[in-house]
Amino acid sequence: MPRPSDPHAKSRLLEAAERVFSEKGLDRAKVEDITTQAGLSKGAFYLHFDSKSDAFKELLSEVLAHLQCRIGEAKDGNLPALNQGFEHALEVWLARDLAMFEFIWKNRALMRITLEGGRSADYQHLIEHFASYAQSETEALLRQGVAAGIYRSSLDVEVAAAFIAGGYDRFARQLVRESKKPDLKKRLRELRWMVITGAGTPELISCLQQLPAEAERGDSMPPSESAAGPVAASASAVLSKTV
Amino acid sequence: MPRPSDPHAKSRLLEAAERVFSEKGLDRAKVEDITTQAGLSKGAFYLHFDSKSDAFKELLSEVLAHLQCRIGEAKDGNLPALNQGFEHALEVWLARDLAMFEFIWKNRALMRITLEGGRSADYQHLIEHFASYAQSETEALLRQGVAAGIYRSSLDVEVAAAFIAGGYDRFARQLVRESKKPDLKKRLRELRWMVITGAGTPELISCLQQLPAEAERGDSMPPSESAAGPVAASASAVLSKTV
DNA sequence: CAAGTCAATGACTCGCAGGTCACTGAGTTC
DNA sequence: GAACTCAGTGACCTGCGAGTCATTGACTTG
Repeated sequence: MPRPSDPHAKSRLLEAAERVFSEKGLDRAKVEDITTQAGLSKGAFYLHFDSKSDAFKELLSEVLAHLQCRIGEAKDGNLPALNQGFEHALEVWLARDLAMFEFIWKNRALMRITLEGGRSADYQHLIEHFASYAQSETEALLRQGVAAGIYRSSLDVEVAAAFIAGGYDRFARQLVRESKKPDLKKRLRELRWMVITGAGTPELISCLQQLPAEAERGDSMPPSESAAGPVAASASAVLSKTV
Repeated sequence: MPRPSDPHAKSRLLEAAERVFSEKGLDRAKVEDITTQAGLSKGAFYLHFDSKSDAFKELLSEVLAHLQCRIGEAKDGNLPALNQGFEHALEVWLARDLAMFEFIWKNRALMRITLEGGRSADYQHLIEHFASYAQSETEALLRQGVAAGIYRSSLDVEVAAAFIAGGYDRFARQLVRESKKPDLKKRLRELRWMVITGAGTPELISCLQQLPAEAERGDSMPPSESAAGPVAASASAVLSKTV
């Protein structure tokens, strides 16, 4: 005897909420804007959410949980990847970055609100918490690299982590404001190259500079670099022994 | 015959506004909170400001103008400083960073709202605009350094600038949330060292590693670094000729 | 088809906070 | 000390928008 509810009602509301929140922020978004865009009434909204900020929380926590997961995976998957050779680890690194930033691009409206702390007072801590999580995971990654002899032992790991996390953070903040999709792979390869040249040992860097620039695969060199001969595997040889 | 106004009224209101805005953000701050804290009435507030957001704008634009000024100076003063030798330029660099971050620390409450875009929808563009300004100025600085032979010519200046601006940005965002003042000079020296090792030519780096770690002056080396002999002036010699 | 359920509606309530303005009285001038 | 000015006051007005709830009617079940 029950009347079945529209199974799409809640998701339509969430989609509309995403649009409205990303335009106006939590405080200035009106529940009626959301319901109008979703083609539903105010009452329907309160059938699915306790309050305006409840819907907001649902949106944010979804995204942040996903990202946090990815970053954790990156660290935990790093050592195993290193054991299969440095070249392999490089590719895994790029693939993970790519997956993460593809996700950010796909959810850029939401990510933008997230990065801007919901443009509201109550949610800044979420993004700050996430940022410091990212930074500490980066730190762990760097320590692994130092231990493996990939990064200079003179590196101030803490500062470098803040720096690198900051670089990725800046990229993300730019990305969510972009209107057409940039070449993520290219940008991320450049970022990775910055990290390597900034933190890598001289031997690592000179080895990598010998690698052929197979731009279309996932290699470390920025395409602008003029590559010398194909000394290829030497880099991973140099490094895999140190692990 | 006129009754003279309390000359401190407006500044008391601005101070109170700073406190209230930094706690609640623009949208959630109440005018009455501000006036209560300032020990004045609501009416007095509207004697000095057209609206709540008017007061907010006055606070933000003050800070941003100041910062923008400093960054501009940094770029414009760089070439002259380089002409007096690299060592000198290094000190000027640190001094400027220090002045900037001292300012940020002193105005951390306000800076925090600023960095968080006022926790309101209308002012995000201000901070984004500022960030991209900082990035482009960094890019210009890097180009000067590359031209002077200090930074590697293979450097992707645009990406590096985003990275470095991101690093400073991250530091600023952490600083404004700190409750007791960290050793700014130390942190900034570390940041500078990151930039140098990340972007500098190998010759530059090895030269600098020879410099004695006169930690108390303004030198480039992170204190942890164990310094070799006092080859001091060689670095600036190497570089001053290239300028 | 009658009875019953419950998703959905939207007019309504209500508290809140931005902004106003008639009034007060401190200080000034002559 | 009378007249005057204007910074400052705070009760009040007002619009807005979050959240409610009596009502509707689509759909199920027997």
